[in-house]
Amino acid sequence: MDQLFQYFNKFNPLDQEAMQAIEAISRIITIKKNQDLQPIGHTCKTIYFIKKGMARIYYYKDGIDITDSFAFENKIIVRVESLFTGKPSRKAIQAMEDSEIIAIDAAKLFKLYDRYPGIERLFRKIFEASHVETVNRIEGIQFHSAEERYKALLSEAPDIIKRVPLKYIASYLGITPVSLSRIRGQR
Amino acid sequence: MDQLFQYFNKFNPLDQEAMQAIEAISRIITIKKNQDLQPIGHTCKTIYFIKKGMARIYYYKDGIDITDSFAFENKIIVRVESLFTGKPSRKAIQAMEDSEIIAIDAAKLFKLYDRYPGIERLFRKIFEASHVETVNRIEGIQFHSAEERYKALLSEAPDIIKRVPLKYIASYLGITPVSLSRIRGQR
DNA sequence: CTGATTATTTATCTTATGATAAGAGAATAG
DNA sequence: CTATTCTCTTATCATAAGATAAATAATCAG
Repeated sequence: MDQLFQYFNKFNPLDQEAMQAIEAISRIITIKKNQDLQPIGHTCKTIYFIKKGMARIYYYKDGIDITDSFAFENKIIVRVESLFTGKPSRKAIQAMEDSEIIAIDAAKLFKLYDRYPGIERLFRKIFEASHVETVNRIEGIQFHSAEERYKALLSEAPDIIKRVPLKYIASYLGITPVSLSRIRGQR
Repeated sequence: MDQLFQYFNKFNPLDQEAMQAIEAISRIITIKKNQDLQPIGHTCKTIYFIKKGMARIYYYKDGIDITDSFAFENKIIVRVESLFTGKPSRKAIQAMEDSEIIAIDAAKLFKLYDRYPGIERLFRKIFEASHVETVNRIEGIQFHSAEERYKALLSEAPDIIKRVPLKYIASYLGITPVSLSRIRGQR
């Protein structure tokens, strides 16, 4: 749990009582590579923190597996469009390596917001940061070529190609695996 | 101000005192068509609510004017990536019609969060909703053709073509004005 | 109202990426 | 270890969108 609270400290430090309250609604999950943490069609009721390993959010478009996003160690992974709307998500969360994940019960967390304003503030800030990332990503997708996006990804997360099959990177970049291979090849 | 509080009610109703506190840090701006509400390079310190008229967020990429987003009546418009990071924004906000806009001082607003948890909660929910929109937009950009995106925009905001020059819609859709014209022409 | 500016369309040519297919290379189960 | 399956690359052809230029159409300032 320490690892989680260290992550929290970067956004909004909590007092002992608040930390205990969060600990009480969390549990540690171990999950094998390629298993779904949350299936498609499920309403998001959990906030996940990756202690060890990695995961991705994916969905199917016209029968094709599309990676929406990746999350590595010490990151939160959540299907925002379901968590904040209460609607079922068309996306799933899948472990991409054997992983240890802290699962925080979202309904219980939201209830804590009334008693612990520091917790509400913490998660507000966490999601604000992720909101900013999302806004910036739009610019990247819309106005950079696939090649530029691939190179940008490499410099942001150089180890990603060692840990993630290229086909998942391709759909994350919005291109086919064939195109990604072509981009990688020309050199 | 009524119009603003009605908008707030859809997210988290405020008590009288909280409403007055917000009113005290807000002012109404009237602005002419094509004027900048906020220039490029400025750090976002204001949250705008469009009472009447409309606005867009834009920036320059390689010297070309790119529209990031539009906002119509009864919507908030904000450069999230600057407001939440405190960094200067490469984007500007421009009125696209003669407009009346409520400007809420962000620094003062954030100070109100401590005394009025309802206000913190209100804005948390407002930005959560905008976060969800942003996440969904990524999917639209990445996995739909320009033609599909144009048609989707038309059905979401049918009057947009009457109010917004096509060149702005084109860059919002991530294509050139020439391409948009071609898409519109084929029919 | 009129000329000047700005926005939109149309045409031509180029290019990046998609679709498909086939083969090479890795990973995995038994 | 071997066979099967999965992943990646390479090649070919098709297509959507970019770049550029030029012609209309619409808007705006005086």
